[in-house]
Amino acid sequence: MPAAQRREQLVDAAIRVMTREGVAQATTRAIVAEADVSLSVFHYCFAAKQDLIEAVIDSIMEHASARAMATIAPGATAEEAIRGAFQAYWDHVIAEPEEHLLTYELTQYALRTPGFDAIARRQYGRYAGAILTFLDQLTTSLEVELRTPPEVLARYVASLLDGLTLNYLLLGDTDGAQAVLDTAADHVITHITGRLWVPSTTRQS
Amino acid sequence: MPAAQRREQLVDAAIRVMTREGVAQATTRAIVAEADVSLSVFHYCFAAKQDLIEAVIDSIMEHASARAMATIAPGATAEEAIRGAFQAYWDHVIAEPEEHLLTYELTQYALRTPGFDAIARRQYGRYAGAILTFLDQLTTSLEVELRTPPEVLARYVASLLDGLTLNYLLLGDTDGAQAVLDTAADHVITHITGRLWVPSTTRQS
DNA sequence: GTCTATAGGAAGATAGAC
DNA sequence: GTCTATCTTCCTATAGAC
Repeated sequence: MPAAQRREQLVDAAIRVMTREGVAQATTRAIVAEADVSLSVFHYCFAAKQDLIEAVIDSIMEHASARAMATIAPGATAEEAIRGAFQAYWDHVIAEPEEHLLTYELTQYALRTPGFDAIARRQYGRYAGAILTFLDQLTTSLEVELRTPPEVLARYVASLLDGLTLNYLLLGDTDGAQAVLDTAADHVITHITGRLWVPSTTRQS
Repeated sequence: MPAAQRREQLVDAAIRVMTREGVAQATTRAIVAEADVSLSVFHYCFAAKQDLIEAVIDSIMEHASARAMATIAPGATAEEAIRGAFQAYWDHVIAEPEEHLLTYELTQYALRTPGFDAIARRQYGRYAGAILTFLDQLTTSLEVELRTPPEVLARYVASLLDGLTLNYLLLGDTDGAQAVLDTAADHVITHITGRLWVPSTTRQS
């Protein structure tokens, strides 16, 4: 089997182990056992374990970035577009909670590993960047304007979704989390020119 | 030296090592070196390393909970109270970023360690609980009402602050983060009866 | 490319003198 | 209570036959 294919096989196995048992438990032995190959195959494909970790982080982060961009769900109105994008992201959190938990773990692993911290920082920049792109597309295609600098709003959305995801991973409570998500969507919609919004119970036109 | 004092000394040393180099690097040897005691003292005070980790988590989480409760800063108006509490929390993030980073690390360590995950979940419940207490005190003492269920609003605030903190720890940019914080405070104020708010640039009365 | 065998080291934990 | 010395286990990584 060619080395490239082996590498992919080992990266996938590593992701499975990390998802199931955490980054700290993903030893070379656990990974090769998961991939059902011998220990020496590992070091034939990767000079050091850190090279595999790097490949895993690249894979996971690339995956996450692609998904973030893919949630750009156009809607007839700005409100529909925003709620659709929020829900698209959230559906994935509900469907694959372990994957999101692993992302947090890898972020911190990278932060604590010399030479890897830039990867984690760049990734968080990308999240905000993807949301910024979404907002830009929204404002131009629907010819609306924002009352708030798009960079601030993008960072607000990125932070809230990140925090709510972690909160949900710890506390569960799907309905409660969904209520928070809807509230946040309300807030973002507030920032679009031409709308005037009052929370929930006493909504005015 | 009595064992209780030794324990405290070792817990403090462990926190210093964890803050500086991360949880994974906080080996028993690194901790005793930091505390300047011999390795056997460690096992005289703690039956196993996990006992120390538990003491560390208790110490950090207790500290965090106390701080969360302490940020209940009363103000003449609901708006002042909310902005004051937000800023009190944020000032601590700016002052002690490493301590917050460590809290995230310990949360994930606990989640991945059998028997410890309940500690992490309870802690996140406490954060939301502290904010809920703050909102309750606000509504009763100032005789205002919320347009949104307080549990939802509390969880919203907890998630946003948590996400923004992590975002800031990764990306820095004090001014940008402060702008997001202010925007979030605006949102929370929106949920108080009697106020009608339109974002930033075109504020109306 | 893949295997078995092992080097070399660091981790948590213990033994027993003082 | 504290020390030095050591045990056991598990890790990453390498050597060398096939």
